[in-house]
Amino acid sequence: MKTTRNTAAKTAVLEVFEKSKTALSHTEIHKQLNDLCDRVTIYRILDRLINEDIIHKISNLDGTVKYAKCNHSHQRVHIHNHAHFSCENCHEITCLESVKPSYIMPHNYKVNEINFTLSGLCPKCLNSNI
Amino acid sequence: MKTTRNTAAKTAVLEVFEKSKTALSHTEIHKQLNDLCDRVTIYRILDRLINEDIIHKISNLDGTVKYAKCNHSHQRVHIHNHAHFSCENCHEITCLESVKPSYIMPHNYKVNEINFTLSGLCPKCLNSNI
DNA sequence: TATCAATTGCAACATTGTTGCGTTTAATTT
DNA sequence: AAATTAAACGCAACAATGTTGCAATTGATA
Repeated sequence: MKTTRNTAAKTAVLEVFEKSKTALSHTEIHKQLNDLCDRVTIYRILDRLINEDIIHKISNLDGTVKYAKCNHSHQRVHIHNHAHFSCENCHEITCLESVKPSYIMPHNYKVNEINFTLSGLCPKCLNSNI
Repeated sequence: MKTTRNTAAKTAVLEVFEKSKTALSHTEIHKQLNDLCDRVTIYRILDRLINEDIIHKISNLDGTVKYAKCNHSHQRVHIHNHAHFSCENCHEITCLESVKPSYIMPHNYKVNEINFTLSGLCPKCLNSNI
């Protein structure tokens, strides 16, 4: 079995996630780390963190990809079936842990995973009367 | 006002969509057209078709982007808030026009658009006992 | 402290999408 | 039917994002 190590770069990436309330793109993480490590290293760290179920990947409507810390607090088994909100004004992505869509599927489909992304205006931008 | 023209390339792209029951990527379209036109031209045709509300763009969980013909049959006003199904085995994307999720949002969010993608096994692959 | 596989940096490459610009062409007018 | 003209095109170049191979480095363990 492969063991995983705590390196300076991995710790730094995790700290960036801790400090951020919203999901982050690879580029945003790279900028915040300020050349502490190579671009490629960040991709590999993100891959590892996903495998370790510490972060999850979010693909947005506009094709951009972001990553966010997982919230394990309320579940024994970790499921990523929560919703994400993408603000059209400030482009921040937030996890809506409490929003779970209900839906009825046609027969003969086996659903393993769902992705539910809503876009519009977040509370911050809505209050600014944009 | 900008007028739009019916060119050979645009007609060919539309025929590819007509023939396909599933959503298509730029690359898949390019291959089917067999060098009838340039790669860039296809991007520009897709942009136009989206503006004309003839096709819509689908961003998948894995970060890939596909396009599919819009189904206007049941609606006066065209809304893209239907679900998409992404098969983990054959990687086909199909529109689930009848699936509309219901959900409850926290206050102070203004939702303009939703994207609901389910992944798992499609009927074809489910029956093949994968 | 020595060991060794996990991790890293670097270079190179692949894919996807965009932009500028000169040329071609569809649709309209003459 | 020919002239007009803006839309559409091809080509080249570029940008962003992500991947791979390999030699060098380093964290965890003995």
